[in-house]
Amino acid sequence: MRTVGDINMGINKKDVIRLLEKIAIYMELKGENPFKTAAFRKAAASLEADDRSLSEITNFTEIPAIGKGTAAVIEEFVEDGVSSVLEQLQEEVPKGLIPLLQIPGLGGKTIARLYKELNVTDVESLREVCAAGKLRKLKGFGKKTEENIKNALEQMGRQPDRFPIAYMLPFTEQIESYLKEVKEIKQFSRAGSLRRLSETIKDLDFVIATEHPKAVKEQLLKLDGEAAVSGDTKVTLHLQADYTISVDFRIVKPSEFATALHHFTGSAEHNVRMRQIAKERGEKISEYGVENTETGKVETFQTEKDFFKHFQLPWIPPEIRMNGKEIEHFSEAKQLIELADIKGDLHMHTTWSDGAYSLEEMIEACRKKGYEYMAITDHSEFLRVAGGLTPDRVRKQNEEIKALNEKYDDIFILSGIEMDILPDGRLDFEDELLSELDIVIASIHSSFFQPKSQIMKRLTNALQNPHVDIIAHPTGRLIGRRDGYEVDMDMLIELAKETDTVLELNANPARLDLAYSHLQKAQEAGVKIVINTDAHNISHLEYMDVGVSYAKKGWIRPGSVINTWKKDELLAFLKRGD
DNA sequence: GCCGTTTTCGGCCCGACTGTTTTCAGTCG
Repeated sequence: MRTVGDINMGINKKDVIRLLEKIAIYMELKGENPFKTAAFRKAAASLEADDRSLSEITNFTEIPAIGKGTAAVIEEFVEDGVSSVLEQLQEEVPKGLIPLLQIPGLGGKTIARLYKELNVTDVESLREVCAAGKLRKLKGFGKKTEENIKNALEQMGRQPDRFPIAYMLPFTEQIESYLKEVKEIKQFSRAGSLRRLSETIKDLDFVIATEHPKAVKEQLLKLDGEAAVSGDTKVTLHLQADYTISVDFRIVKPSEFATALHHFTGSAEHNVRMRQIAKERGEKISEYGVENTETGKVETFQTEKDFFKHFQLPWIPPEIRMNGKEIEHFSEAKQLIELADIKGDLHMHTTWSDGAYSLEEMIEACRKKGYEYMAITDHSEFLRVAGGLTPDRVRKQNEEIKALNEKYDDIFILSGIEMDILPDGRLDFEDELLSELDIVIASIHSSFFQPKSQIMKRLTNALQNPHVDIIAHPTGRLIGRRDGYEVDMDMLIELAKETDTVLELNANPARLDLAYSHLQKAQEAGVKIVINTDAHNISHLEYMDVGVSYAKKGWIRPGSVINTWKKDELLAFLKRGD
């Protein structure tokens, strides 16, 4: 039986985007004109940036970067489910060449030559050609190139392409503490996807300002690791950990620091857009400054803010420098949340369940951070592996917290719970117990592989309970490790709005859950957000920084986030259902 | 392949580094 669903099932927007990207990859491998290749990539990005669904778009050529040619490709694909352009390319280019693009130093042009001249069709045949020493005989190739490719082939498959940000942050901090000790360094900063706080990161980028580049370079080479690149302005190190971590240092003059930082922060699309804007004004942006193309005079800036100001733009936070559209859309009026806006942390654990520090130690740590309030939210009974609290224990902890509130007059401690949503949808505690607490977080820690309908039934039960204030880590994802359970995000957001339930941004860098696009949707729908560290350890309280930074990616404003509110406002809100 | 109120042809962001070359192509971010 054919249903409406079947008819629409065919091709969706994601499929089209993937098709265009695939065409670009094949063209690249064919050694096609790079601008033509880029045109397909641009078209894919532009389609993705368009808010409409495929069926809502009537004329593809209205979308920037999509012209007659690409529109015809899309239309054929949507109507027939196939693309003759892609099919043609696939006939000409062996599929096995695609993974070769992963090898550093190999681009489309080179791969095309390897195919034509040595009949390399996949990883295996490239390996053979290398082993036979045929590669070095090719014009423009040499022993070194062959060696590099051999090494890369050995690495392949062993090492992931990108690493979760949580994996990279400890390395970052180590490097930063080293850089702080190098006295010739005047100023340094994270750059690249690290500074933009991407969820996964390929390599670590730093920009360094100094008057003594040679001395700095020497110091950098003393860091553990092998130097892969070592030029006057750039040092690349390969740190050996579980994997090889690549770290780029860009060394510039202090006067060039602001423009270099902007340049190396990216994203690539953001930079392209900025340079186009400069060009329209008769200027040229490079990492060294802004050049007036007529006079040749190069202007540098004290800060990134001054750089943006030069183009009559507000300082755009690195976290939102993405597809270039932020340049048009961001204004200072849309002020995004800052760490200083945060007045408390509303999700943390103690030794009562699976935390590493006592109640009082966590309180002391939060006082040190200058918080106005905090919530203790240990696990509930169901989560036995985490030492979940029985109702009796909850009441006992509640009493203890009340007593501690007498002791401290500079911080208010909310008595709470992180209550499990059980696999069958029931909640772990009765309403009566919940009503005794200041704050109730509900979350899923079990049966991740249930169908979407059951997951949504569980979430719905939690959202509709008047005592539940927050849904923690709403999708359960762990970046780079698991996708999380199946959530109908539109439904979740709608329910959160209806029931005035808060959705959490879990600031643990391994989670960052909700994802920024969902945060953005939630905020647009008027749903309240909370940024919590879910600390199981005092040091985890520092994740607030990461959480706030990540929230910016969703263009989150302070007013949307309940833990920026004053204590009385917050308490009044939490009492709404009780 | 896309784009255009300086352009319908000739650009398309810009520069560093490597490995191979004796002046530069390809790759990378």
